[in-house]
Amino acid sequence: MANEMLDHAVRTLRDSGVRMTPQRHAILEYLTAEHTHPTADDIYRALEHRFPNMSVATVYNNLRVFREKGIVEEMNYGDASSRFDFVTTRHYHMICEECGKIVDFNYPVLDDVEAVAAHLTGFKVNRHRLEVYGTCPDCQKNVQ
Amino acid sequence: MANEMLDHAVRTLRDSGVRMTPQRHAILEYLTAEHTHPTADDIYRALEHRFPNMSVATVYNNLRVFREKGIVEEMNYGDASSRFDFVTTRHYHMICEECGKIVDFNYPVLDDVEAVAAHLTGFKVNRHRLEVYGTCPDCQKNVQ
DNA sequence: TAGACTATTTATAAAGATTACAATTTGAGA
DNA sequence: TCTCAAATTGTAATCTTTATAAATAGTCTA
Repeated sequence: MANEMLDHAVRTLRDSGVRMTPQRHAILEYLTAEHTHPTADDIYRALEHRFPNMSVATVYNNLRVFREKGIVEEMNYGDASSRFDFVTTRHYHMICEECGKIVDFNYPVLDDVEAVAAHLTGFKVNRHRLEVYGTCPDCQKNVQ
Repeated sequence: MANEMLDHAVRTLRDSGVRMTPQRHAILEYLTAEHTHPTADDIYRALEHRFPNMSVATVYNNLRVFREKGIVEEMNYGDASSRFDFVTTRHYHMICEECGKIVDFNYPVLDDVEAVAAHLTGFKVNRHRLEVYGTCPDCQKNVQ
C-alpha cells in the first residue's frame, strides 16, 4: 500500500522530468509511511541521521516540487509551520485547537460549493479547502 | 451599518472586561469600514498617521484579543501574512491564487459536515473553515 | 563507460512575520 | 482624585521560509 503510493509518486515525478535523488526519495518514503501531517522540520529531523549533511533547504525545495506536482498538500495551521500531507484519496481535516493534532475524515466532495462560488464571484475555480476545528478526545479528557 | 457593527463590537468587548483605548477603537473602526481583509501591517500603516507612536505589537495584541472574542477571523493564506476579517454574517472566502485577492461569498452553512466530522473522529467540534481557490476575473484577463 | 549538461544539494545569509519582555502609560472603578 | 491592573511602547529575539552561489550528482548521449 505505502509502496504503491511511493512508486506512483516516483513515476509521476520522473515522467515530468524531476530527477530522483536519495534525499528526495527518503522524503517521499517518510511522507508515505507516516500519516502524521509532518512539518518541514519534522521531516528534516527524521532524516538527518540518514543524511547528516542534508540541508533544511533541501526539504523545503522538495516539498515545493511535490506540491507543484500535486503529490503533497500544504496546510497552514495558524501561525505555526506548514504541515504536509501526502495526497491519496480525497479527504478533509479535523484539527484539534488544543494540541494541533490533525485527523483525516471522509466526506463527499463539495462540488456544489465550487460551482456556486464560481457563479457568484466570476472566479475560475481550481480547488477548495475545508477544515473543521475542535477538541480531540484526548484533550477533552484532560480538560475535565 | 458600519456603526452598528462597531458599536456591537465595542459592547461585546466591554462586557467581557476589555478596556477601550483609542488605538483599539481605531483598529475596530478600520476593520468595520474596510472590507479588504487587511494584514496586521496594512492596519498599522493605515493608522500610523493618526497614532505616530503606535507600535506594531499593539496591532498584533489587539487582533489577538479580537480573535479570542470572536470579533475577527484570522486567515492564513500560504506563507504570507495573516489576514483579518471582521465577522459579520456567516460567509466563505474565494481566494485568487495569482494576486491574493479575497472575495466573500455566501453559501448555506455546512452544518452537516461538522456533524459527520464529529461522529467520525470523536472530536468536539467548534467551527470550520472553507476556502475556494481559483483565478479572479482580472487575472484571467491578464493571462490571455 | 565517459563526458557533458543541468538539476539538485549544500551552507549560509537574509527576509519577513510574529512574539516576548520590561518599562511606561492609561482606562475605569472606588 | 486615587489606585491598580490592563494596555501600550520600543526593541530584541524567535521562528519559518527563501535567496544565493558554489559544489555535487543524475541522466542522457555518444
